[in-house]
Order: sequence, then structure tokens, then C-alpha cells
Amino acid sequence: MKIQVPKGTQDILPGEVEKWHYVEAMMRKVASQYGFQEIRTPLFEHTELFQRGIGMTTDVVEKEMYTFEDKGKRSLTLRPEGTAGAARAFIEHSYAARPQPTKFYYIGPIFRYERPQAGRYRQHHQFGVEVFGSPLPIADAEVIILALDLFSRLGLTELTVKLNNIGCPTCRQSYRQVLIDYLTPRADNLCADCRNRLTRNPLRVLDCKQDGCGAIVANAPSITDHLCQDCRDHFSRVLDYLRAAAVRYEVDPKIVRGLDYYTRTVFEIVYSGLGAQSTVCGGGRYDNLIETVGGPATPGVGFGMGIERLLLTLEKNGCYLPGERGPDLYIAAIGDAALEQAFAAMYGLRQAGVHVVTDLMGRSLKAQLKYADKIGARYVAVLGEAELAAGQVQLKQMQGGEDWVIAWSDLADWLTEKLGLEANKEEVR
RNA sequence: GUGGGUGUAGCUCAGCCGGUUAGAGCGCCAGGUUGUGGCCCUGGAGGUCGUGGGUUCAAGUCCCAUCACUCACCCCA
Repeated sequence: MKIQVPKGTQDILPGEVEKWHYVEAMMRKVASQYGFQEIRTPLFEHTELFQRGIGMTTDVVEKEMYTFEDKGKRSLTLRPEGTAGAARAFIEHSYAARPQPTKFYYIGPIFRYERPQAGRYRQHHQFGVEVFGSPLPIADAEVIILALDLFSRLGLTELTVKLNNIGCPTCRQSYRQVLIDYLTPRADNLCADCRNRLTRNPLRVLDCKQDGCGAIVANAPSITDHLCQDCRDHFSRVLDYLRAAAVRYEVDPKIVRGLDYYTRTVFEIVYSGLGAQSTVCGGGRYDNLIETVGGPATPGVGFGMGIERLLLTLEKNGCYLPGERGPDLYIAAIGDAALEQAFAAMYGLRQAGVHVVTDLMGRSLKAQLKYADKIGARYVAVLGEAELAAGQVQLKQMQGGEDWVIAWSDLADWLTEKLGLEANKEEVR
């Protein structure tokens, strides 16, 4: 049996990895402009962190975690989302004692044991942001706007923001009872899953896609009519901020996120062209999470964005994405003496910022040129006995076919000028 | 965990009602001038036909199982 990547994982190969660099660079840039700092937390944590943070009855904790015991008999789990680890770090390093709010962002792999399908992997990657310490609706609006700003800078504008208000533990509890009272007499017409949810997590019945359940849910009491005044005010202020920023949004009472820690605002940013998995970004407010996992009462709000799904969306929309980049220069050397000189010269050229390679395969001149063409080299320098004797080099521009003969000693200067190189110029595009 | 689809060369695929040495295009390597790429031509390397059983004189072709991939459900990014 050939060894392949484990189910639901994938290699990111040259040609593809440039796209990741590009979107990740944009994420870092935008997050930084919004005042977020990067945090890197372990890929695995104590299992208990996720059990307490995400909630024991959630699907993620019940059946999707990669949990294992290490040699010291500790139960550890590969992180199935990013917020819990960030919250743990916030507590562990006493960020509450620093000026608030605390604004973190992270980029990295997330693991969930699920059946893979289009846009879903067992190891996927998320860009996430968290604002700890602010209970105010402006913080909710800021993270949503950050996500939209990022999308728009990548060229995506046709995304839909859906949001909902799921209240605080207090008012959600009373709504929960109202919902149970409504659903129980109708339980016979619910699907098996929903009959189970009825006792364990009745809010989840609301976003069941089964026809029968949908019909019952359509007439169910709405959560919006049962929330406390504070929660309503909070949500309406969030919407005010979004309107002020000219954000188009849709309030969707059916959005109920799958993680228990959410309070008040929950939202998703969806793109319909992705197949069944249309959520590119999902998040919300979690005012009790920090306390639940053992920290000082601290509100928070954030989101996770799936990088694989983002890339799929960008591709479907024909947005700019970088591809493989060939070297600036390929040195085609003829004979050992020329190859030695070329080999020695490359060091200086690279110091000057030129991407340069030469023949590592012992090929003929013709084969070297073919190779230079295939890898997309912009210029080729031909160095043979004649050039060596004259202290010159023949330079050839591959795309136009133009060529020049210049002094070997001028090569670096000539190229840096021709390529418009400036030392260490790093731009996102 | 449940259901559907698909497994033939590195990639995309052909292979008719089972029939003898398993093919194409692209890609890869080499050559077609003595030191010049793209186009064209020639040659070459590369396949236990996913795996294991079964039916048959004969299986890439039919049957069963299994594994993998894929799409969808559940749920999520």
C-alpha cells in the first residue's frame, strides 16, 4: 500500500503555496492596521480546555476532536478551533492586567475529525481575530468590518453577512423553555436528530434543514421576541455601527452557531458558490468564555476564517492570486571553467537581490536554454569560452528575445537596474 | 457515523457484446548544427489496469469484498 496523506489533509505544493503567502500577508497587514497583534499558541492543548470552552454537548467536542493520551497520561487534543487557546493564553499571561482591550490574531492549522468534502478538511487553516475585554457593540462591529475589509482588499465584494442575536445565558434560558414548550407537543413530526436536540440543545433545531422540521420551525416563537432589553440594545447598536460603515447585512434568525460559548451577536459571512460549505467566516461574541475556562470575567468577540474556503472563493471569483515565479536570471555556462566562474558569481548576484540559478544537471547549452524557458527565467546569461576570454557575457531576455553583450563585471549592476530592484523591497503584491 | 459516484502511465483520459504484446494527448529525458529556448520532427523511460477473492478455456472488461478518492447528509471554517 502506497503511503498517502491522511484522509482530509493535503500538501500545499509550489505554485499553490504562493497564494497562501499572498493571503496570509494581507491578513497580517489588515489585522495589524486594525491594531491586532499576532499570537501563536500550541496546536494541542489539554482536552479539558475545549470541553469546558466549546461545550460538552457540541458536535465538535462529542465526535470531532483528535484526542490522544501522551506518555505522561495527559489527555491532549489537537485544537478544533482557535479561540479557546487564545483565551487560555490571555488568562495564563495575565493580559487582563494590561491596558484593555486585548486584540489578538492568529493564522494556523485547525483539526477536526469529520468526513471530508468540498471545502472541508480534517486539517484546515484559519485566520482568526479575538477582541478580549470590550463588552461594547462597537467591538462586534469592528471584527465584522475587519473581515469585510480583508475580503474587499482581496477583490471579493459579493459576500453576504448574516447575523443574529442569540442573547445572553439568562434570556436565552427563558427562550429555551418557550421553545421546548412549543416543540414538545410537535416532537412526533421532528426528525430523529431534532428529537434528540430537543432535550440536549433545543436551539439547534432552529437550523435543521429537514423539510418537516423547517415547517415547524417556521412558526416557532422567535428568539428576537424573548431577549432581554440589554441584549436587544446591544444588537441594535451593532447594526447601527454596520449601517454607519455602509455594510450590507442580513439578519437571519436561523443562525445558531455550533459552539456553546457564543452570546448575543453571532455572524457568518457566506459565499454561495462553494457547494455545500458556504461559510467562509464565522464568529460572534463570547462574554462568558474566559470565565468558563478559569479566568477573570472578561467579555470577548471574534471570528474564524477558513483559508482553504477563502482561496476557493477567490478562485471562483477570478480574483488576483500569484503563481509560481521563475528566477530573474539563469546562467547557461559552457564548459567547466565557465561553470566555475558562474557558480562563484552567483553569490554576489544574490547579495544584490537577484534571483539566479545555474545548471545543476550537466546539460548541453540547448538543453539549458530549454530548461531556463520552462522554469520561466526572465533573463539568461550565456557564458562560454569566448565570453570568458573577453571578460564579457551575452545576456538574453527570454520573453522578447532581445540580447546584449556586456562586461562580466557589470552584470550585477546591469541586472539590478533592468529588473528595477531595490534592496529588500517587500510588498504584498 | 449514513448514502451516491469514481479508481487504467506523473497529469487528463480511451479501451466496443470478456479474447492473446494495454493505448493516446500532455508532461519528463535525449537527439535533430559546430555554442542558443518557444514551433516542428525522431527516439526513450514510465503501468503488479487500487487491492484481495470468485466466475471463465480466457478478466482492465463480469460478480463479491475491501481500501482509497470524491460529492452529499450531520456539523462546521
